[in-house]
Amino acid sequence: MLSERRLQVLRAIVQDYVGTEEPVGSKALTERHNLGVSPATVRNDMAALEDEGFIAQPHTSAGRIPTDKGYRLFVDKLAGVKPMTAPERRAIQNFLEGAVDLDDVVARTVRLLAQLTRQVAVVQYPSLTRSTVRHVELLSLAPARLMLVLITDTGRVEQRMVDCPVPFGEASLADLRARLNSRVAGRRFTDVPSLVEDLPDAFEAEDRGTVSTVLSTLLETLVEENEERLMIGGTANLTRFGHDFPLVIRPVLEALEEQVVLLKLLGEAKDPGVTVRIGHENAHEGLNSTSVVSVGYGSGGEAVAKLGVVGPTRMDYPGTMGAVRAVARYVGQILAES
Amino acid sequence: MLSERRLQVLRAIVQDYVGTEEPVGSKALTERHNLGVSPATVRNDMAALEDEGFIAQPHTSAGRIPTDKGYRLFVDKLAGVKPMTAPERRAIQNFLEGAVDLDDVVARTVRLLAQLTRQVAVVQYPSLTRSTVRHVELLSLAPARLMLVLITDTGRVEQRMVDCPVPFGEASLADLRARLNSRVAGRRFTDVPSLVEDLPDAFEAEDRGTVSTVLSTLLETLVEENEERLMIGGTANLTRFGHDFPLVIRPVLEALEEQVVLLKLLGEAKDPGVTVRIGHENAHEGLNSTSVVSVGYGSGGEAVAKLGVVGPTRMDYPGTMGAVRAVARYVGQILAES
DNA sequence: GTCTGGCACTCGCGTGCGAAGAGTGCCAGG
DNA sequence: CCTGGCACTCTTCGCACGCGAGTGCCAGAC
Repeated sequence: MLSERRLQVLRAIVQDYVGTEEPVGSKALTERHNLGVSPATVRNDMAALEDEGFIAQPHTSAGRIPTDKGYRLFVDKLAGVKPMTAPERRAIQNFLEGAVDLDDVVARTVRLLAQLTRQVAVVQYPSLTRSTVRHVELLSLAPARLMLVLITDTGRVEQRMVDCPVPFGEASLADLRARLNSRVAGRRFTDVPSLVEDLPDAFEAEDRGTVSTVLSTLLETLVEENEERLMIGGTANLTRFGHDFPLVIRPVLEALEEQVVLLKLLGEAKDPGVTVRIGHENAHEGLNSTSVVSVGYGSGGEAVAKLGVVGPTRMDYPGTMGAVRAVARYVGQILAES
Repeated sequence: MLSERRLQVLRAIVQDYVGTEEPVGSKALTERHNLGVSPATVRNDMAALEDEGFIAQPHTSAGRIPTDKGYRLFVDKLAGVKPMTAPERRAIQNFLEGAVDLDDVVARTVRLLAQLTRQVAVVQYPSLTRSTVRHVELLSLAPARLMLVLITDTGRVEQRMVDCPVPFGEASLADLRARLNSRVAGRRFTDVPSLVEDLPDAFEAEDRGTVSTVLSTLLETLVEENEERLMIGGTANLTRFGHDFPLVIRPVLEALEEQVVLLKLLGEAKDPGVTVRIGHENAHEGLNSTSVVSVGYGSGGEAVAKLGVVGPTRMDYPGTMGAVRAVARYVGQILAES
């Protein structure tokens, strides 16, 4: 087990490296942090930390930089979450309050997170499967063409085209609309499949085909792959990655364009609080030199979606975690109000 | 006026520089293109081209690279648009054909353009003001809360929340819905304001406030700033910008995040065909070292929106223009079918 | 007039070398 | 267990040098 002082040395190394972006040596450490011991002692501690794999040297006769494992220990044991100051909290609230609809909320959240953390922000739309149905609407666009519109309690709106096998009368449409809503309005999306199962039975034979088509389209929107949406922003902050960034930045940009990758990334974090995935802890190869800080947000006690940031492993973890947590909290509030 | 051969020299310089990314000298030119003259002659021509400002030397004793003005001449006079090959055209069609709704069409178009041109792709959603209304729907979400849904002939769907000054009855709602649709369905969005102007007069005094609110929300969605949407993709291609890219890439990423900037960029191009804006021709400073190739697309003869790519000034103009034009053509077809 | 070959000149780039500096590991003594 | 000292290792930086690409200009040929 590492002694208390060695942990302090690790903490100091992480803090200095994050600040300066340069390998940190024993002398600089004793000067900037009053550890009460000499550089030589620190050197011994550093050697021990290196043996354990918490820090590494880019090359002999250079200072040390933290490894992924070192950051992990730092995040788990050595650093708390830095709370936002009162003015910051007020700014967050002001910024989010002007939003006019869900798209606007998400867009503002992305901008806000990107600005606060100076990193790439990712915000997932409230998931359908974790929301309740507010309303289902059916519109007739053409004799054999309907539009299905889903509205959730979180303000999300999804639409799908439905091509009917046979023309569908206005009366049947009104009937279906009413029946659908009486069954699913206010219910959880996950319950919808079982709630509408027997709906075609209530209709005349000629309409059953269309009703089934509508229902299967409705169920399709709930399939994992279709139902998730997200927005990213602040990619310009990728330029702050470091000097070696030309090689690093490309796979990151590629990963960010793959929604599937990002969704998996956010989805993996099961922790109810702020989750941090550091470097190689990220399954996706392109993100091996980044850290992802994410957290769930929701209008009530329960999370309806995730948001987070992607940045270099060399990031200010306490500050980033604080910002992410605070933003999630306020977004939850805004959603609850609307 | 420049002689025919000098123009050929300029063309050769552009082609070589685009290919190699390195300043091109007189000797290399005569070797790779059979101009039928000696390097010395080419040198004289190059000196003349430099005097006219079409090419420049990064430093003495280096080869020449084209200036923005040189690219301009190349695009205008020396190069055509390279048509897509038959297999390429088939691939484009296949790729776009599977789309299920407008979002999907736009998303696929972005991916396609980015892949074909290996550059950053920008696709604008069909503009509301240049579309016609297919349907207007009003839903009651709460006693004093409505949702307004707009559907265009191009498949675009916009929704807005409306907070009513007083609760609005179901009968009035149906009435308003019917009247609205009978007036505007099938009409151009630009005509909507005058078509609905006197609509409140048809209602009881107590409902007039709500009707006006709904109408003003409807008109708001048509305001320039709100009505435009776009999607970008292929930002990973920014890494192909060149060696000096850390400095160049940041303002470009920033510009790409500003929808306003991009919309202005696309909006400026008035040409009915493919428009090319080279380097400093772009008003936005961050895009001074990029070229933008854009074109309008639409279901009929008329353009309903623009699409294009953003890349380094050192790009394959004929190929890019060909790809952009071809994609626009097929997107137009797809929209017309749906 | 226009093109060509020749020639001197300029400059950027890569290389090699040496000094400086930062940082380390180890050891003996407090 | 901590500390000061010391030798050692590497990287970085500055600098001089030579190479080579490329130019500009000129005199002569077609």
